[in-house]
Amino acid sequence: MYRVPRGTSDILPKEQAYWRYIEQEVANICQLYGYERLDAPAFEDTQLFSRSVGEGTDIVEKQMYTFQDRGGNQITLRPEGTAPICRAYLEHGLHSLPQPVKLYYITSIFRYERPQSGRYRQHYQFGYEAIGDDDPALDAEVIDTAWQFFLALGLHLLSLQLNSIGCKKCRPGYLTVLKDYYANYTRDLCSDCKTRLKRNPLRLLDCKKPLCQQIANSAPRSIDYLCQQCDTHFNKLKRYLELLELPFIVNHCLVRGLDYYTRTVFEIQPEAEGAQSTLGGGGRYDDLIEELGGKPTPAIGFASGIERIILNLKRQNIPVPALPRPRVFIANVGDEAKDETVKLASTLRKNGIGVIEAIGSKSLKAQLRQANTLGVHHTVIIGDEEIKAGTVILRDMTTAQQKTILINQLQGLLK
RNA sequence: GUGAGUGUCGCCUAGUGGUCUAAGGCGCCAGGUUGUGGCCCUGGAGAACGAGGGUUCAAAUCCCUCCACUCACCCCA
Repeated sequence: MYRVPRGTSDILPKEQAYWRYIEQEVANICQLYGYERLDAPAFEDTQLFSRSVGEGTDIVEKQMYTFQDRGGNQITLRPEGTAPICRAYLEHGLHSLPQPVKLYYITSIFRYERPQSGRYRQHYQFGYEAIGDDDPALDAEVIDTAWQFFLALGLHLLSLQLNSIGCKKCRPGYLTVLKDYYANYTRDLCSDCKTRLKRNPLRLLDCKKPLCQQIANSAPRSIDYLCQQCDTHFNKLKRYLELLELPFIVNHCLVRGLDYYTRTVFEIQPEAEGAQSTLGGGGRYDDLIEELGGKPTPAIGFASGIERIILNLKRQNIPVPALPRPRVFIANVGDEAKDETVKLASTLRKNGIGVIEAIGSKSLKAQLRQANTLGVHHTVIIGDEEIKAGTVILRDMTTAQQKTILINQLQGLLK
């Protein structure tokens, strides 16, 4: 038997209410903050990602679905959402619009990794990007957007972690200090951290091992090594966040996994501890557009995993609205009644009334059983007697009351 | 890539060497009304017990290999 490929899943009808709910809240929050949707293709030139995400990152090094198409092009299934948006911004000259340009997406993401709870090879992300200004008020607004989005979904007990990792001017200096500090502890570090020290020192800060955490906690903090502009930017951002009454926590161990981040980075996590708990995160990427061939263009964005949102909605027992379904079932007995059913169902639907008609040749009992399982409000019953009289039986499924009515009265009674 | 756990009808589960060509619940189908649901009763369909090999007179039950799934690490949403 065929199965879904590892790390992918079918989203069955009973799950769809969650997806519709989230899509609706996404559209709503984006409208409130002035973001417009941009759908990029599922695959891009491999280089778009390897250049932007960073050659040394896990994503580029071992998680991308890359292949050569029949024309010999190197293609990669999108492993993240920001680079395609930036590509589109450049390709379509969106810099000629008033800045910042605000775009959002909700789309599938592909990463080859070992699946586990809240992590898949194909998953869905909602994200948005505000491109074209480095005003810290924009950072604050972007963070506020994310926060209000989760509140609107009904999630509670969230924490907002914030940090600034500086820019290309001040970060190298900080990294030197950080490495010098860690040089004294190489013996105490876990094996992962020993490799991090060489390859990606920033990541040393968020190791979960208790001993490494102790070391990280007293490590030099990036915010103490910011250049003048970055420092001012961060201070203004904090003030705006206070004005917005967002309960942010400055976490100097917060770093993000993609190379393009500069200055502001933030994450929103459920307070309950858990693996892969991060609901969403983002930050500034002031150099990315330029690296992709555009003019220097500061930008900031955020992305969130839909599956993780659903996981948390379920953990927090947050009800989502049920999807609308037909509320009328038509049952019939006999060939003439069957003909009438086919016509009647069509007529009702043309008038906007959702209908499920009895299909197959089941007993009336079986038809009603089906109507019951479907949870319809009314069942219309048609038999020989009703055909002769030009009537139908209208049965209220909650009260079990039924009455015979003229067929042309039906539509009025169902509305 | 590493580590741990699990693998019996669509779903959940019983069974830990012979009474298992596998039991129960949910769901599904049908009957109990000759044109009528939900409760109840009865019946039915549906699994050679992840795959292969081995031990044994005898294996769903023990051993080995593989596969899949789950969880965790790495990393990330």
